[in-house]
Amino acid sequence: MSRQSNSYDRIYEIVRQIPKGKVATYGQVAELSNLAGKARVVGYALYRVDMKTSDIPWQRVVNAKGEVSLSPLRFGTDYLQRSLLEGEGISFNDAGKIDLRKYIWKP
DNA sequence: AAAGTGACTGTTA
DNA sequence: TTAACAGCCACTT
Repeated sequence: MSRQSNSYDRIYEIVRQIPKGKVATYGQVAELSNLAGKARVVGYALYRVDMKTSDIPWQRVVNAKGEVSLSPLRFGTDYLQRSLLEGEGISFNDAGKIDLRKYIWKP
């Protein structure tokens, strides 16, 4: 039955709404989830999600620098996330970052 | 129950 | 421009 707080379900719902070819920052997702200023909680929520089994596009959530963030524990999936995003039309620059001004999701 | 940990962010230097 | 610090909340041990 109960697994986590309702806030987490709200986060997942928001992330699922991110359209293909766009990305959102943790802070942005937090705001839309009624968790303004608690970007860390969003990161935790996504950390709890399975990358393979979940239907949540966790790869579309990036940090404020426009770079993909990964947990050291999940190390090894970096190439996967980048590949997925590139497959959606998002390009990375030399520094391995993406142009947030261009790809940021504006609900 | 207290302390530690973590997919973050904004400010300061 | 990047680097370092503190603040923030929830989950784990």
